[in-house]
Amino acid sequence: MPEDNVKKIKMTPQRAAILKYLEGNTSHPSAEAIFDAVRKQYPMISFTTVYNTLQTLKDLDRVWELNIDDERKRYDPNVMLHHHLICMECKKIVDIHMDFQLDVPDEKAQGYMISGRHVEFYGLCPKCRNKKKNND
Amino acid sequence: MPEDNVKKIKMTPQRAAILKYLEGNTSHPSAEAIFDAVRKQYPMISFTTVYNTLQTLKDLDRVWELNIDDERKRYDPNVMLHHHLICMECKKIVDIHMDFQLDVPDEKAQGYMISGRHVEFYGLCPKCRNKKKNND
DNA sequence: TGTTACTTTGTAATCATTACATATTAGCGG
DNA sequence: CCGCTAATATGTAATGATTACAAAGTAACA
Ligand SMILES: [Mn+2]
Ligand SMILES: [Mn+2]
Ligand SMILES: [Zn+2]
Ligand SMILES: [Zn+2]
Repeated sequence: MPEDNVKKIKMTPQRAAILKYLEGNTSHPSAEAIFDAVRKQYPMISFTTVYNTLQTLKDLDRVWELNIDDERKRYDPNVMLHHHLICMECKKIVDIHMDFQLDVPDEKAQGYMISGRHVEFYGLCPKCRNKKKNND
Repeated sequence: MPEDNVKKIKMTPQRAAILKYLEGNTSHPSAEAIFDAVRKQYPMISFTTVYNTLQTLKDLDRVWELNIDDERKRYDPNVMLHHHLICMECKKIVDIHMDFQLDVPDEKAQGYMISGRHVEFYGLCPKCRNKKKNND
């Protein structure tokens, strides 16, 4: 029997709606963005439920909480190792799927046990580049 | 005449105290940590002044605002390109001075103009590793 | 179908950060 | 040195994201 290593959570319409919205979503939404999107299908959902569910999913390693945006936390349903590129202007985040060699030799690790790595790139997205250009 | 490319700011005792505290500091302090430290020498300083000064220094590229800690912003007077390792338990941040090859080919950049890069490593610092061990 | 532990909800609290109005002062020009 | 003024510091209030909490509701199991 193929073992199902996805831990079970009690399924509710709210959670289903959040999971459906997140499934395959590469927009790195904030809690607010998730709330706004899910509310369209499920108008009675509360903000707290979004936060609660995100916490639960985080604990189960089903979402990744990103601190790359200085204004708010962003959530990524893709928990496979990958990297990000953020627009410094509009805060749009896109994925960078590349394998960088990021090994830190012991003498540079200062006694830390390293278990995760993440590369952040900063720049301007195409839209914001154009806006800048037109303002010259 | 060797040009002094450090832009002038009006020097105040408050700013001098903050700058002195930051000079060569590799602890990646939060605004609160800066406030607490500076207050020892300069008890009448206000929290707002710390924030104001950090904003000014940021604008002049004399400090780097780090979003690596999910609880609070952290500040780094070393604005040269380098990377960081954060303890997931106590949030202690140390520098990683290494040259990684982090070039993103155009077809992966999705039209973004990339101007910055930063590698974050996550792990456990020596102290927190020991604490974990003793709790087993 | 009944039970109950887990969820949801609304509201209040918290915490970091920013806004603002007022008082102070660094640094320039005379 | 002195006086002026734009820049800065301060205290307090506001904001905005996130978390805490208590009460009501319900998914999932027996
Ligand atoms: Mn991603
Ligand atoms: Mn550093
Ligand atoms: Zn943009
Ligand atoms: Zn630690």
